Amino acid sequence: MVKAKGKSTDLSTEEKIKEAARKVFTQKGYAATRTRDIAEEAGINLALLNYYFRSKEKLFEIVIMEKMHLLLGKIAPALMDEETTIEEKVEQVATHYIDTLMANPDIPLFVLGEIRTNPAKFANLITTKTKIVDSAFFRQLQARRPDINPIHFVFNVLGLIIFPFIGKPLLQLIAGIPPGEIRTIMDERKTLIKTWVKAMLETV
Amino acid sequence: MVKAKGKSTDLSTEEKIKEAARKVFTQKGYAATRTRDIAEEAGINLALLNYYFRSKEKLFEIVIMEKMHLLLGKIAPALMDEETTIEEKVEQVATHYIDTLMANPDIPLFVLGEIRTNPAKFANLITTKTKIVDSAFFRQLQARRPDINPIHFVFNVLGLIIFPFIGKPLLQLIAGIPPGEIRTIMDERKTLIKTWVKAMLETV
DNA sequence: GTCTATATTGTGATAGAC
DNA sequence: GTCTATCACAATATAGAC
Repeated sequence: MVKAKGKSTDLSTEEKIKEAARKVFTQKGYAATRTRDIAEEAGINLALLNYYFRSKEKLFEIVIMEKMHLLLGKIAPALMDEETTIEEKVEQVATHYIDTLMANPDIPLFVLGEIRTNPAKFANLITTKTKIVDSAFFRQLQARRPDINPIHFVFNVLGLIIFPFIGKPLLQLIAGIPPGEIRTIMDERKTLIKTWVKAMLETV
Repeated sequence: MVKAKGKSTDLSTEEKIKEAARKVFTQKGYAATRTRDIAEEAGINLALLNYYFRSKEKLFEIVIMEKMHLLLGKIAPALMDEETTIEEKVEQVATHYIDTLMANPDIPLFVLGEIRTNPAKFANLITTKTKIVDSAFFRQLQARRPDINPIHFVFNVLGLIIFPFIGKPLLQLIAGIPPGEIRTIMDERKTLIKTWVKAMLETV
């Protein structure tokens, strides 16, 4: 059976609920979300949500795991690559994430917010993964700038990529940037970030 | 009457509740916070909270406004200053905010998260303020790099300063950085950020 | 001002008809 | 599988004694 994708209305009930849950959870967070909101957004009855997913908690776990993978899944492999240079890694990660985040702008605040609210829940999910500290990226940074802790550049690269999506609502509020302009800006950053990081690495 | 500051236990009941509210709200967000948690943290009875502040909502508004001012209050004046250079503004803002955020690391996720959950609530609070777009900082950026939208540099500077505090829990999870090292890193950034921004401005 | 007890509403989850 | 009606409990808020 072929599953429909996107906004078409002919989704299975289960998928309609999941899609609604993605929207409401990522926008409001776990605690502020009511199962009734999800049901309404999905255009179905509240009882069906429990019929398919048993509980709010179970449905949430499905959604947050999806989003965590979207936010983190591609980072590790890219940073582990021994063949690419620092600059290539940065450009690769930047373009990939900016595209992903333009399609899912709520993800960073959602994931980071839920980690803050309940860190213990996520502790075991990541400790098994390969540590960034052992990555090719880390060693390359250390070789290029032995005088600066590589963590700085990890923060810098991630900040340059992710922060605009986190700060966007605030900046729109205090700077009044039109949504159309935001889109252009995010696109421009895909190439600009690489240049900036290069400049930061070469500065004395 | 002199009001005690800090962790001393001889605070007025009202101040004890406010202090507890600051802690719990900023850590868990509005929706995930129960008034009982605040009462317990303050070491008082639940009824007293309503006696002093009438409702959870009212208490929350006091706390979020405080934190918003802490996060934003000093930015506008610094950016408006016609006398200082871009680099001076960056260093000034960076050192000020890194100090503030080291003392209140939960603020950015808290404030940005609450804005996301309920943007309408904050809309009127900021539109009256002077817009960043009209600031000296903005014009200086435009003059220095007419080829690049100044918004980019606003994102960059704020991201370099704020993102480490937002990404810290995640980075500790996936990179296992010890808390002590974090402190050193944040301190180093106070001077490094100025250098990096300068490099970004000068890159071709 | 501070407490205990309670009223009241909100919300996750289930029972049972169709 | 899907609905309506309802239960059970959690959480905010208040009443009233001290």
